[in-house]
Amino acid sequence: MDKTYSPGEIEERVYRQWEANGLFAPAGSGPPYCIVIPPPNVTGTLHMGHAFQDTIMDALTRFHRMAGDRALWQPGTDHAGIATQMVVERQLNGEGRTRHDLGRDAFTARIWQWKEQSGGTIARQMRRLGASVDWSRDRFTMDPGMSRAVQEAFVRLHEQGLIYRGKRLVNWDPVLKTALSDLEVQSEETDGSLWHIRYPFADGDGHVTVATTRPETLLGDVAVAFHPDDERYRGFAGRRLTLPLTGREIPLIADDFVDRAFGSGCVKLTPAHDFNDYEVGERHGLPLINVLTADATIGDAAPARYHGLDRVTARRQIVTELDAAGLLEKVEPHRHTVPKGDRSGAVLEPWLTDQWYVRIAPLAEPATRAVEDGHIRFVPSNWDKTYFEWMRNIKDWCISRQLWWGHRIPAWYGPDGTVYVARSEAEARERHGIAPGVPLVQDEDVLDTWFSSALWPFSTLGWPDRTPELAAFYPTSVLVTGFDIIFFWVARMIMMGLHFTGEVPFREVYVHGLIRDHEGQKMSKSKGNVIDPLDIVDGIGLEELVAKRVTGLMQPKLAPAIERGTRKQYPAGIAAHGTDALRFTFASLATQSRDLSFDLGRVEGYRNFCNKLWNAARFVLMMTEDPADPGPESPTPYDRWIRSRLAATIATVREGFAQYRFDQAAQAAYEFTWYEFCDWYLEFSKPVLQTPDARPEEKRATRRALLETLEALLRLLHPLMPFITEEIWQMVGARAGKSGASIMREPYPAVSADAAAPAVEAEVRWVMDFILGVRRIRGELDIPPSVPFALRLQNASALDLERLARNEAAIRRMAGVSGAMPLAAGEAAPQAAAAHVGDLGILVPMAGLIDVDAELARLDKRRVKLEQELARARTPSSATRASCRMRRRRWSPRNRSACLSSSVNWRNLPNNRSG
RNA sequence: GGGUGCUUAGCUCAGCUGGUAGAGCGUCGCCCUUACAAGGCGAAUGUCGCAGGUUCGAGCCCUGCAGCACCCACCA
Repeated sequence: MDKTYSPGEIEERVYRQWEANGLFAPAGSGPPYCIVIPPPNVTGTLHMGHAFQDTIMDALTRFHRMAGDRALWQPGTDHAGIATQMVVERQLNGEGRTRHDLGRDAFTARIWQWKEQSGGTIARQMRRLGASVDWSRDRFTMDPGMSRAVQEAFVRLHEQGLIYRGKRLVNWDPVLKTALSDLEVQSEETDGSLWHIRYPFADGDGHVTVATTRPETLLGDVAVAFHPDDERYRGFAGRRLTLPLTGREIPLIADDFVDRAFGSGCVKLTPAHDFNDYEVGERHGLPLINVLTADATIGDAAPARYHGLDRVTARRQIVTELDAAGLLEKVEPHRHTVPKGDRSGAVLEPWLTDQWYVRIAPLAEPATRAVEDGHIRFVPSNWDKTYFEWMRNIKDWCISRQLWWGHRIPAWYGPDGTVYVARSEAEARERHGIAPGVPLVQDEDVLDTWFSSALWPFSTLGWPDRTPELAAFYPTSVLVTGFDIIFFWVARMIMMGLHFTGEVPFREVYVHGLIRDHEGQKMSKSKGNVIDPLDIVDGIGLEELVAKRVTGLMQPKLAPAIERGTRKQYPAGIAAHGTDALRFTFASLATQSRDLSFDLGRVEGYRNFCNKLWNAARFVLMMTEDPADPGPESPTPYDRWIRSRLAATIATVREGFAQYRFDQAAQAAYEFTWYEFCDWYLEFSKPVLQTPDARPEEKRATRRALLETLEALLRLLHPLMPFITEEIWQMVGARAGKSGASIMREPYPAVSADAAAPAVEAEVRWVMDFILGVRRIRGELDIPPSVPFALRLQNASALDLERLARNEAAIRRMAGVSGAMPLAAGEAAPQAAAAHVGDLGILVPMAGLIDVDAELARLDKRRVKLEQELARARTPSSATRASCRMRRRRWSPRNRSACLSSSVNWRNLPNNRSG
């Protein structure tokens, strides 16, 4: 084995071997276990959140595969309608063209081409991360099979009356020129104004004043409303107003939705451009006057002089005109929320259009019940509250989008405008008896991306066909996802899954937190704090990192700040840490918290952990033989101890996996590996294996324990650190008596009933405390490890002496002790430093070991120095920042005594310490 | 307005059904002791947001307060 662990070479080679040997496909006859991947955008790249999520899914899959389950991790990618279309449109814009220059067919062809070109990136990244997905089952949401599922679902829902077409207000994105669902609307707090406008009575004197944030919609006003109980306006009911600037007459009506306390207590009603007004309008039978066009300019329904003006210009002009006419009472600053498109960032318009909707209530009801009844369990459980909250208030889902990239809606229109929904034009004709000569035109719109995503758990397994995979793996075992898409995706999968299969799509939903940067900030391109997970794995130079962060920025002016920040934070770029270290970091980050701060320092720590494991393996290989010496074996207490500790660790790690507490699993495995196996057991093994006088049967037993513990540890760690464990296992497995070809298919470690050995643990604990006590004295007295010394023992019980005798070799070697003699009865304790294990006093006599006078002088010197520091601390102006920090810690009133007195238990030293 | 979280060591976070506060990174000594300096040995560090309460005992349970974060929502 190489002296240093170098992940890069190992990882790529090992993955190739796994894949070549077909180890990712479900195998065996165990119970099925299945995770479907949340499909990333096919043309995108994986970010830290994906890498984190993939680590968890892979760990679960590997864990269950090793536990004997027939494990399938189903991979795939999403066509990501709007996002992908926008990317390609931007490319076209760069060439000075628009999608309309190409036309629909050429444009979608171009997106397909882009998909082919960039679609491999994610697969490459996933391979580098060690994802054990079954690549043979890879799916894309626009594959023929997936498209068929989408069509089938649409047609069936339509037949069942659960999909309908309707003309109503939708959230309209005037930049993308498409409808959006409620979920795609981002409310943003904005500083705006509240304009108070006078609406004169049509029949003579007087006016009412309305307050609005959107004066330009005045052109579409059809009424003004006040609260029926409002004394100020009660007498005005039924009177008519003259709508300013247009001369149109509109009624003054009463409706209790009006908030009397807001503004003047009067509201202008624009049913065609406001959701609220729309509802009031329906109640009162008011007309709809649509004054906006698709790109949010003023249209034909308004007076001609406003035609073609965009929203902002129109607003300015109207306010000016109102003011000139003396109708503008006042303008107040007003903070309010403005709806924006989550992709385009454009201010959305409620706009009247024909769209397709899913009638959601009948679907939501069983979906809510499935969680209430525990058929689906959220982990952590409190997410079900969020789910219920949303499900209770859910509204019909607008699924049509005026885009070109996506699943075309399977509906055809006859010449008279009649709609025929069918799986194909041929089916539409056949079912409705439409003659071949009659032209049918397919609906131009495509479906919301999330429509196909909602079918993902069963469409990937072959639905609507009854495939063996669907039978075996559906319902899937667990969905691993972030809380940000509970509504977008989780809830919709539950609704569709239950509706189309009669079963839940997954039994558990593990909701993980979101990866943020080391300061807890959301990672985003514009903040310049994104890290490509593979840059942590393989490393990246500073210049390349800077270039990566500043190119393709939406706001190029941020580049200098991002560059500065990057250079400051990573002056030497990012070192290569390897996949296993990154994965282990993700696992240890997987707490129940919803924000997970990612700190590169932690990856470093876990890379060191990999190195530690690597070197422990080297040691084990150096200390053991292949084939093993076949003689009789007699286990030492340490052999039995490490087996007992391993058993306890296995239990904790398994528990961690079962509870989705990967942080606990990782920590338990880490602590066992480093603090028990390496720090103690390997050291205990040395006196047994490296001294000629140890018994051969003990050597054999220790070699076996060394190999078996390491081998089991590798299996224990494998789901979290697949590469290094496989690499080492290939060298250790056979020697430990394993014949399998890969650790991937070895059984996950189980707790053997006879491993726990409390009595042995107690004795080894005693030995460890003894050694620790001596080491502490050594450290306090600054006695170098190379200088051995003899101990005297105080209050030694018979058990202490037995234990000492049994463990003498270990104590001699690990504490650097040359001997330990109990004090005789009545013998006075010598001048010594002492430590305690229970009642036993461990004395390190000073005589001959240290020059007492010299030691006192040394301590005195230290005291003087500390006192000087203390004095200086009282005049902080002269202090540097660093020493200030040091002093604060050292010399806070709490710590002062601790700093002055040693933690060593001083005995029999002259009282007069200052000498 | 409604909802959900969070506040523990310098930093990032664990702490399960209440029982003497933990990890990683960082800090301070001493060591290149043949598995590992990406290391070893040792050390320091917390009025567990604030105020009450329940309890023999509270970081954990209850009440109130403060600060922070996120989600949802049609007050023009």
